[in-house]
Amino acid sequence: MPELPEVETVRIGLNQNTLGWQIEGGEVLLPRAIAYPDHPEAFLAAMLGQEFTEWQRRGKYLIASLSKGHKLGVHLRMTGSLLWCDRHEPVGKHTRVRLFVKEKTSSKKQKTSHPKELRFDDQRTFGKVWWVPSDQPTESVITGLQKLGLEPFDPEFTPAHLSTKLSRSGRPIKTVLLDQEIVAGIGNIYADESLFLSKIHPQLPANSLTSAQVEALHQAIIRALSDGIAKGGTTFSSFQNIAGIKGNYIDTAWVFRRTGQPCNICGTTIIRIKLGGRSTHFCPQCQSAIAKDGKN
DNA sequence: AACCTGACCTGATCGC
DNA sequence: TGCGATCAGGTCAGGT
Repeated sequence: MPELPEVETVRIGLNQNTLGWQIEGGEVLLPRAIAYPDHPEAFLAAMLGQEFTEWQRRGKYLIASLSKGHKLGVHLRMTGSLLWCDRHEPVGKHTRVRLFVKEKTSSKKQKTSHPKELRFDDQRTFGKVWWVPSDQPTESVITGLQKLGLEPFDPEFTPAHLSTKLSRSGRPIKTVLLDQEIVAGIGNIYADESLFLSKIHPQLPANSLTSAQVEALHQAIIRALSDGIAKGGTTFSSFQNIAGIKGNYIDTAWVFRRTGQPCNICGTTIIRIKLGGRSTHFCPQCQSAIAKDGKN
């Protein structure tokens, strides 16, 4: 799930469901899923009585504002998911952390809602959860935030900015796009998709792109990520449901995981290579290795 | 600084 | 069918 569009989809779902709910307990089934504090008991004790105020996203990180300036951070890594479910839903094999919540009845309304739960499932156990005390800077606890590049939807993320970043590296452009210090939030799906949309060969050295190519890539990144968000990412579409329902970006992917299938533009067979240890999918015809100048 | 590799994990699928 | 190899949407530490 977890590239920017998926995390953004999750964030929207969390904001639609969890605000005004208060944590009244929890359970940590996998202690190392809690990145801070060291002991799960300390984590649960800190969470007790906290209410969700707002969920924000930075790159692929989710950050919830809680009561009194405290925060909760979550990174889904490869296989993590956050589920808003009924508390009596049986835990799965991959359930790692559970936060029991009750609706805070601000007025005199009756409590009709069933007890709910914010559940962190994660098959491969790479995902992390942080408690961020109000007296500590968020990035000193969630250290991965420190070196994140600009958000792709930040007005400061311009072709000129991207060009500066790319000029400092001779690595393949695909590999550089996965570097969170360049642009925050791009992962393997949207790196491949952005390169297809901008007709750039994934192996081109980042610092060899022409200004026209950088401009095309800048636009393609924004478009690919926007399209992903519009489709609800690739795994989630809703938090109303108990289980994560599949988003459908993958059905409209241009190249990602389409090895052996015809390019939707030219019909050439999509190929897969390995770059920086990651699968890379592209159209050898549309994404020619020769840097051509001009408009896209 | 830039870049590379391996490590962290579980489970599904590939290839002979 | 069996079984080792590979693959999976991501970082992070440690080395050159």
